[in-house]
Order: sequence, then C-alpha cells, then structure tokens
Amino acid sequence: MNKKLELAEDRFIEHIGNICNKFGLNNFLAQLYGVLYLSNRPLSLDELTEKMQASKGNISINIRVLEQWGAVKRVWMRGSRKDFYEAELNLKKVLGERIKSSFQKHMSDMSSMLKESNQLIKSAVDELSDEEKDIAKVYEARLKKIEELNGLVSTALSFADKIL
Amino acid sequence: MNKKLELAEDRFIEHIGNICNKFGLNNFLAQLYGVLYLSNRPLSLDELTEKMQASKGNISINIRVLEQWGAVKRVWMRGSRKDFYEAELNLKKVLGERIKSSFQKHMSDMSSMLKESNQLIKSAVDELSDEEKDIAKVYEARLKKIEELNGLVSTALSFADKIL
DNA sequence: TAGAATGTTTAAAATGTTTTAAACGATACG
DNA sequence: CGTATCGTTTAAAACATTTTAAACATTCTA
Repeated sequence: MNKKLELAEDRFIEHIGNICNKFGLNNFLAQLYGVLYLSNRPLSLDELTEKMQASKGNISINIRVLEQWGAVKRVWMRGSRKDFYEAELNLKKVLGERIKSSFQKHMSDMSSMLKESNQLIKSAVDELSDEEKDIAKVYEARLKKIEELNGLVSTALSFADKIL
Repeated sequence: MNKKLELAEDRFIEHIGNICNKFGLNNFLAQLYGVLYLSNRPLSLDELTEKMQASKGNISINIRVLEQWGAVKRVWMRGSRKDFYEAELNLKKVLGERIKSSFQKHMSDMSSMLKESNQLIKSAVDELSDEEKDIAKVYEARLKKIEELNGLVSTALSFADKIL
C-alpha cells in the first residue's frame, strides 16, 4: 500500500493506543480496535496477526474482549472457514455502554462499601470511649459526604443517557 | 483503637483502593488519600508509614502526586519539624479538576492526531491508485466520525462544569 | 477417516510497574 | 561545628501484566 497512507493508519493506531492507555484501557486492545475501525472490510485473525505483528493467541484473547464489549462483531464470509471481524463504527454506542455499565457497577460497589462501614461504626458505638466516639462521628460525616457524590454521579449518568 | 472502628476504616480504605483501581488509578495512591480523608487531624509521613505499612519513600513519592492533584495539602504544625498532610475534603473539587483537565488534554491530543492523519492522507492523494483512493476515502470518513465525538465530549464537559 | 486449517488454551518468557532499603542532602538544634 | 531528624532520591527487588510459542481441540474436506 501507499507509504503515506500506511503512515496515516499507523499514526492513528499508535495514538488511539496511547490515548486509551491513559484512560486506563489496555494499549493493545485499543490498537486492535483501531485497525478494525479504519478497515474498509472485515479482517481475519491472520490478517490481524499480520497487521499487528502479534501472536495469534494474543489477538484471539483480545478480540474476544472487544466482542464482549460490543466493539467488534464476528462476521461470516462466504467461501472462507475463517472468522472475520468488523468494528462497530458507532463509537457513541461502544463507549456509552461501557462507561455507563462500569459507572453503575462502581457506584453500587461504592454504596455497599459505605453501608458496610456505616454498620460497623454503628455496631461499635456501645464499646467506644469518648475519644473514639469523636473519631466515629468524623467517619460518619465523611462517609456521608461520599454518598452525596453518588447522587451527583446519578445526575451525570442520566445526562449521559441523553447525549449518548 | 476500637477493633470495629478500625475495621470500618480498613474496609473503607481497602474498597476505595479497589474502586479507584478499576477506574485506572493507582491503588496505593487512592488508599493513601483514603487514610487522610477519614482522619480527624493531619498526619505526618511517619504516621502514614505506620498506617499504610509501607516504606517512607513510597509514601513520600505518592503523597507528592496527591499534592499535585490538589487532593492533599501540606500543613505546618506548631512545635514539630515534620510535614503534616491533610486531605482536601471537597471531593467534587478534587475529582472535578482532575477529570476536566485530563479530558481536555486527551481531547487536544486526539484532535492533533486526527489532524496529522488527515494531512497525511491529503498529501498522499496524488500518488494513489484507484483502489487506494477508496481506502483513503474510508479513512477520511472514519476520522471525521471521531471528530464528531469530540463535539459531544465538549458538551459533556460544559455540563460537568455546571455540576462540579 | 486422515490430515489440513482454524481458533483457543496455557505455561513460561518478556516487559512494565510498584515498592523497598539504603544512601543522600538538607535543616534544626544543642 | 557535630549530631539528630527529616524528606527525597535511586538502584535493585518484588510483583503484576502482557505476550508468546507450542500444544491442543475442533471443524472441514478430500
């Protein structure tokens, strides 16, 4: 392929990896998606192995993660026994789903954690010295502040629902 | 200190670490902030070393990161040569600043990357075969779709400005 | 049914990140 | 001054993650 065109692709893939990486996502995963995102046709595992210069196993593992995220679809192509993969091009959908479900998960983790700590404090109240009671008061107050944040995040999520 | 109270604290700190970790933040960093967040008074490096069961160097490095984030303030205490640290309790402020600045950074990275790729494609246009021209068209179209996302993120950020 | 073509699993190697212990440099204090 | 008390730096160790190559299982085809 034309060198400059190839370079444009490489740069894109490189940067997608970097950017996603900074958001805590796996570099390789993002690049894999990048390759498929730019491709004008579905690619096979072999072609991806070639493009990414990575092992078959590595691609296999990571492509399945992308599939689970709904970022990539497995497509069947007449006349070939191979699996082919195609990027879901609707980025809003891909990102939106992931962001929302992960936020929801974390928020519920957060609130059960807060519940646990609150209950521990309550259950301790009888046994506490005066000084410890003060500490318990502070704990409770600070935990409450976090609960308030949760409300904020809910608001943000419903906003996200609108735009995603 | 009372066992149950201590447990409440431990649970909190443990979970804060887990949750933040899943968001791509460093475990230890989050826990360190957690300790200070719950504490009813500023703590010294030694006290943190004791509480976190970690080396002095480790605390020193990580506390400075928290300081840079504005998540922790260094406070001076009469009669001691030690540095003391205190959590910024306004979580909206702490998170808001970080989220916004990191998003802005990444968005600008993203758009310069898109510019670069677009220019590469443009500069290649003369040299392209018909088939390559088709590929270039697809690239351009897909890159454009990402630019549209950027607009979306801007909207989200201005919303964030309102609630944070 | 044998063997070729495929995708998946896995144990070990490569790489990357975090943590430590010890050395260091600075500052306070006698 | 000289010594004690701090916080920081740093090189190496511990730990975690990612990647690989090879073995494996499955499906197709002749």
